[in-house]
Amino acid sequence: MINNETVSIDRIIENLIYLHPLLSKSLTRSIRSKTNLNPGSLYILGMLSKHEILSMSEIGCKLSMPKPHVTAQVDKLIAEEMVERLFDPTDRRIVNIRMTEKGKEDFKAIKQEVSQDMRERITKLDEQKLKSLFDSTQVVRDILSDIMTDTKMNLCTKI
Amino acid sequence: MINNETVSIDRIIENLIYLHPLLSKSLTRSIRSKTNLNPGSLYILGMLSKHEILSMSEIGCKLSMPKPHVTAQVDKLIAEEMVERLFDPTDRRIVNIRMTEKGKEDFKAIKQEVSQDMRERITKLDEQKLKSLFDSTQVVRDILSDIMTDTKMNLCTKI
DNA sequence: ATAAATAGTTATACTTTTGTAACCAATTTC
DNA sequence: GAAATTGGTTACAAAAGTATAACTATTTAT
Repeated sequence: MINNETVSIDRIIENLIYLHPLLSKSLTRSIRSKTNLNPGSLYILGMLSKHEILSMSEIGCKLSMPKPHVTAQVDKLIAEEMVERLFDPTDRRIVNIRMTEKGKEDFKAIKQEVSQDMRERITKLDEQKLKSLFDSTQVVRDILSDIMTDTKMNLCTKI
Repeated sequence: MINNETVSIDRIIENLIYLHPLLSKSLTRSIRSKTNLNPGSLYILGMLSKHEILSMSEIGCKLSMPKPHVTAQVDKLIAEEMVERLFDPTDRRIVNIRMTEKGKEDFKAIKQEVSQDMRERITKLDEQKLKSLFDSTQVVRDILSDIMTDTKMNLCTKI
């Protein structure tokens, strides 16, 4: 029971640790070669395309980015007109960030570009494996997205 | 049919892109704070714990690391006595790398340390989600590990 | 036997990310 | 209303990763 669960957790972590460089390999690398954006700013776009509007602090928290780095990355995205600052009327310290229409379009194209190599590899999978990968990535994403996000307040304030 | 598959692939890629910073967040960060090794050298240990013995080139290929970077990381690991160089008798240019016993022990402990935070979060999952995450990470790992390994360009022949 | 290719190292310049500290402006607390 | 806190920016140093070229030594090919 407990032993059994512990083994499962170890294996899950083992798998995730192994997975990480595989994703870095395929994604981070082509981000660099195919776009003029940093990986970091693309992660921000990824978060924004899920959460619509996030404050600077929330971005830093969700992505574990130091605040100064968030500022720098967002500045870049604003220079590219991909996101915009929205000043919060209820608390004028807060700077909310939202993607522009241009940003959404560009991001879509960039994702296409960046994942070109991976797409080709995935395309070669047979139907059963494709389905399997589809379901599994969805599960991993959902569960991890859920448990790794510190929306439970306090944990996100420190950074 | 084709349309349907394309949608699936898009979604898979969407999921993987979203997943990547989540893993970075939980893993890379605590690697830095809890060990005196670079993330890069831990990825090498991860590969070595799966493949037993790899040449310098194979390491670089599997992790998409530039060869000079591999040299630097392996030097660090050797300084920590976690891996050792094995000179290939059949081709004296090749330098094979293998974990030492100390390396295996240390790596195990480091993984435990590094995944502490994630472990606590996963532990809170109910049994069904735990099982689901277990299965899914395994599938994603296996399939990605399979298709992301380069056999096309230069080397990376061993799997 | 010479030329070409391969495996790995060294050196160097560069980009990206991380980490601190100081700072301003706005808000909250008391 | 003074003091403390918070959200964000600026500035700067350091770590980590990337990219290239040049080099040694070994091996392979012609």
